[in-house]
Amino acid sequence: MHYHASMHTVQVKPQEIFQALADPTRVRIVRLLAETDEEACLCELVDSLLEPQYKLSRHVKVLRQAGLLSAVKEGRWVYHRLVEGIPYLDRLYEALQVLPDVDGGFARDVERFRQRMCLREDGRCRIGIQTPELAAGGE
Amino acid sequence: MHYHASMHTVQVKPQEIFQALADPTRVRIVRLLAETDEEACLCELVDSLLEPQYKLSRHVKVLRQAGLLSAVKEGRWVYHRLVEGIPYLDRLYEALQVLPDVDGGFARDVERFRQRMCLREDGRCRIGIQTPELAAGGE
DNA sequence: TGCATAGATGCATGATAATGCATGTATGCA
DNA sequence: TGCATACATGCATTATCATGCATCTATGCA
Repeated sequence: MHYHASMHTVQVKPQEIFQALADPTRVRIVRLLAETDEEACLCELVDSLLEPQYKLSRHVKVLRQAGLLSAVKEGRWVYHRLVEGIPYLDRLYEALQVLPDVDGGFARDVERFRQRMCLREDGRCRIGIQTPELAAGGE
Repeated sequence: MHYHASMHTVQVKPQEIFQALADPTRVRIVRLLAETDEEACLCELVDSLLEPQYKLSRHVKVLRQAGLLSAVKEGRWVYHRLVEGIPYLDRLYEALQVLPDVDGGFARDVERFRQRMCLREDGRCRIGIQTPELAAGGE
């Protein structure tokens, strides 16, 4: 498994970008990172989106393969951030940023994310999933 | 069946926009209309994209339901165009316009479309599908 | 009034993809 | 060196969706 952002220079079919955004959970991930312009490890995403660890792990992988996310491993943690500087991707992020939040669900994602980021030490995540029933193996 | 663009004011979940673009054929349709800033009837799309009539009819319907296209019936013809003026949609079109054309397939779509538009009379389509094997019922 | 034509759609089928469960891998720490 | 933990993934199941065929509707014209 590669985690180097530089390996994303491989040609990705533009079509795959839209297929990657076809899933609601994946849109939530990208939207969250586009809104906050932050990088996040998986456990932070789990506590923010309130989805099981294995589920987000898979979705993050799809986004990575579609060229939307880059991942950097740092000890036991893997930090994910948006790939920026590619014209059509940057336009996509802009579109996501002006997307209406019909039911306020996205606002809640962002709020939980900000709370979760407060638990960092020296700007790094030092804890795991804080919502036990979402960790691997269930409760 | 409604064909009035004004009926698209119904709330469309943002998620549906990306689901609508998850299909390659639908991306070709939207991209073509974004590139040329034209409206097109179904038979013009058939001759441009070289896909069966029933297939494009269905895909156009999905795009309409997702709020990306509006349709106006004019006699036997139905003209489709992009819904514009909605911030996140306009950003999406911009993203589509800077999308790389990896295999030149999109350039061929555009070329066929331009050729086909030359067959209009007084700016209106007066002929049907010019590629017989793509019409309903096959050949 | 009947025919030709632009476009829409019901149905069956095959392909793709999301999910849950369980388990595997890798890293840090005692 | 062994254990706890952050993350990844194989497998089976289910759900979603695209396609092709045939047919249906609606409109204009002779």
